[in-house]
Amino acid sequence: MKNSEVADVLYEIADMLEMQGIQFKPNAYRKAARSVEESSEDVNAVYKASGRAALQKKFAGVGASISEKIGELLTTGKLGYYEKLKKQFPKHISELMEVPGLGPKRIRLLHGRLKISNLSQLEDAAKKHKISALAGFGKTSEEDILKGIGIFRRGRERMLLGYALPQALEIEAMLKGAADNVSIAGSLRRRKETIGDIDILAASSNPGKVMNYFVSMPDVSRVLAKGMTKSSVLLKSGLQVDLRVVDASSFGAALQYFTGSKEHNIALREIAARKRLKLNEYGLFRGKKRIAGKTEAEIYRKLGIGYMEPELRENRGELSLRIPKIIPYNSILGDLHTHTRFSDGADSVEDMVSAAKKLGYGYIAITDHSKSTRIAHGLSEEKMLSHINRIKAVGKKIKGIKVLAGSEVDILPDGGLDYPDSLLKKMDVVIGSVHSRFKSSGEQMTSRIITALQNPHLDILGHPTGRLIGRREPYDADLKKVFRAAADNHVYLEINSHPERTDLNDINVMAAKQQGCRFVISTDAHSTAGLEYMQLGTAVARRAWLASKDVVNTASAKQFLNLLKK
DNA sequence: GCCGTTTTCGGCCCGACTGTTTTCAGTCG
Repeated sequence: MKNSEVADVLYEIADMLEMQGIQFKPNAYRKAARSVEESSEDVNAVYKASGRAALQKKFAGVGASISEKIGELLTTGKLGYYEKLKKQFPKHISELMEVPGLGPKRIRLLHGRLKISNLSQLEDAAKKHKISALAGFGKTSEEDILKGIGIFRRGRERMLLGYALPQALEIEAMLKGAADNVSIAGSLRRRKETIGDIDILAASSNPGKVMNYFVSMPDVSRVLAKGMTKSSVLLKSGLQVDLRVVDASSFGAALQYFTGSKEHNIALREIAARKRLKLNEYGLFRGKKRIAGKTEAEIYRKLGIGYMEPELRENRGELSLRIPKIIPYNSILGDLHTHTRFSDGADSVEDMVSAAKKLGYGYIAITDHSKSTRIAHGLSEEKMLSHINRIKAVGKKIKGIKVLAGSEVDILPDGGLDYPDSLLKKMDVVIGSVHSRFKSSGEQMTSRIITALQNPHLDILGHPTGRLIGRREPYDADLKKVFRAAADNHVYLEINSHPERTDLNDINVMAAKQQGCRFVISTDAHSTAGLEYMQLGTAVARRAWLASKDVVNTASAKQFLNLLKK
């Protein structure tokens, strides 16, 4: 059983306990679920190796009772407590929790009084005005429920960071003309891989002016709400933007609060409480006296914590562990994974090299597809050979940037690479990637990748899990073994910056680092515009607590070439 | 159900908003 599957059971138990009106236990289960879900330790492996005590040690929030339940789940594949609980509820009742405005208490009431146990029954009851007749509900609640069902059915789709971020930066820049201080907040500021909506915070002594400006921006298609402290608009792109305006004296506290994550904030308030202080969105207080609020930095400082980069604020230990200085943006000196129109890219070698030079890079590797990736017009051995010469010629022509010839070579089903050693030897950089038979068994995929990692010419493992966010699951492979093999064979793991990939993700990177791996951040650019995705991969590295030294393409061209296999 | 530089028992984040309350419960972030 995977961590995510164990976590899902715990989350569901939490929901059911909550619907029974039980206090505190739901949060205990949720905390344990999140800890298992987000851990880089494989829950099954931990249990098999060292049993229940190890579960309690490795997973925060897992104690005597939950560790026993996880043990039962892992050994038998079932959990008696969970099955018994499920019998007390109709099958689809948990979908009601997804309707905005409905929580456990009201669901319990609806089920108890009207026998409502799924969405369509809820919709039916609302339309027949049975709900407004219930004590505690009214006409407005009934209408809200119908609206909520609509929202649920449309699916609150999350947008990829790579697509939301440019829009948010643009709005931030525009608002800077109207307010005293402006910042992106929320999950976007933490650079989560997907974003629900854009949160922006502004400081101004004239909120009315800021709000008027905000709702009349050119990209706004609809104004959802407009007030003096909070307004929401829908952009033409479909994204929702929430703007909050506060006084400059509490800008830092509000920014801290609205950046989250929620879990980080809870942990931070617990720290404050231990110091007999109180933290809220208006400031840090000792009694009634505000002792910080203007900047985030002073809040963290007064709590005895160093400034916390937004990417770290996930309550994954950042408040208790020592964290290295994380890799700054713009510290990558060379892009190592790029395509040209000779395979499936859009631009010429010259265009890609010139664009990379313009971005300030000291080196770029051109890495078109190998022969087996037919769909991407992979190059035959002969064509690759002449492509290498073409790349080298461009390198001689364009000064001021080192041009490396390479290829993104398919890892074949048997683990072999798609070009013979004699050709691989001629390349500066060899990336190995899986592009076929994604549905192989875990054993097959694991041994396939490990065989490739043992190839003496392989420098980089490209997009190691193969996932496409929201579209394709990662292939089934034992990542712990893969990471170990990568470290043993001195193969760098790619953090692919393409907005639909960001592969490895932050949690995998953390796990790989523990295995001793080092990384490259590259863009997988298929056009000159694609070269600009580097920030997205860097964000993943920052969320994974990587320092510059963990990422080999922070090195200069000369140093980097020494780090490659000859 | 978990957890401890206040605690092995008694806590468990904090405030805003909203509808339907006649003083607050439920939900949300």
